[in-house]
Amino acid sequence: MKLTTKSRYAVTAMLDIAYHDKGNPISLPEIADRQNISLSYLEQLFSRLKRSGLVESIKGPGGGYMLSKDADEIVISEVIQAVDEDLETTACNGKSNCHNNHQCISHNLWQDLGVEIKNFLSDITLQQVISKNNSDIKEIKLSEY
Amino acid sequence: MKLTTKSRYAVTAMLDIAYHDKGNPISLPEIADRQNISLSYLEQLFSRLKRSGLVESIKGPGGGYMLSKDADEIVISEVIQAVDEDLETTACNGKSNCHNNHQCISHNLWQDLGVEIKNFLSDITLQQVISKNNSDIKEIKLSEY
DNA sequence: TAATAGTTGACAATATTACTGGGTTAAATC
DNA sequence: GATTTAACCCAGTAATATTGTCAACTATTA
Repeated sequence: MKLTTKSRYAVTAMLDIAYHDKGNPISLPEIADRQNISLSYLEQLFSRLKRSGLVESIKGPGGGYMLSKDADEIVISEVIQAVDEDLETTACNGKSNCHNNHQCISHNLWQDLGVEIKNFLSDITLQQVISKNNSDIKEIKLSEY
Repeated sequence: MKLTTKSRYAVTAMLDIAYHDKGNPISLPEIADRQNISLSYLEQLFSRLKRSGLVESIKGPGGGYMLSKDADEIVISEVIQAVDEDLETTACNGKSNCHNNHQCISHNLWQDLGVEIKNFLSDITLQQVISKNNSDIKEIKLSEY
């Protein structure tokens, strides 16, 4: 799992929708204005979010995007994966250029770290972030990497 | 804390040195060969690692780089910060363009997530990764973000 | 001392990714 | 039907990551 500004923008935008959700769609210009993200960039991100089935769109005036699931059914990690298709596979997994195993030591770290981060982000829903109801976020132990 | 391939390369290279450390310096061409990282890129990364005091260099034949501290005194996070000076400050902290507080909801998530990841990486030393002696990596709870 | 192996630094070139802008189409309202 | 609003699509620019090249400079060794 790669953490970049792109992922942050996507999550921010999704949170914005969830936060302002009153049953009607939220337009990208609104989000762009509120979150200081360029409209064009948002369009690209939402193209992917839609392709991944996370949002639905309605055209025309009054249109915009809506979450396709409840905010408490969408976890942060799936938003990130939708816009950042790169699975961050470490270079050596089964590849021929990894001739000796000590190379894989660091790969393991990154791979397992990625798993931990993903686990972390897979346990947090949009709704939890918004309601700041963190008490029900289960503890994740990072020790067994 | 931003996680990118650049950080991974730096950590990988540092691990390579720690792993092959027999008291004598390790040359960058060696690392480049073993880890499939371009020599030029390694040179750039090590320029920063040296500036941060994480490695020392010896010129001439038989020269190369050595860790300036023991492998069990260098944590992953400081390696990453050395090459990735970007502190990933969320856009809103004290800025004027964050006019309403619901914007900060997502910012908080990212900020606190970054803290958690950094904590995680600050508790893992190069030596621990190499010896895979994970039992002494203390548990980190991610719940209180 | 000459040759060699290595670091160091500067700079350019390319590749990839982040981001922006300009059009087209669809739906709603007037 | 004209206008407006918004999604949608495609090309372009900017920024960053990565590789490449060249020229010092330094220590070693033969």
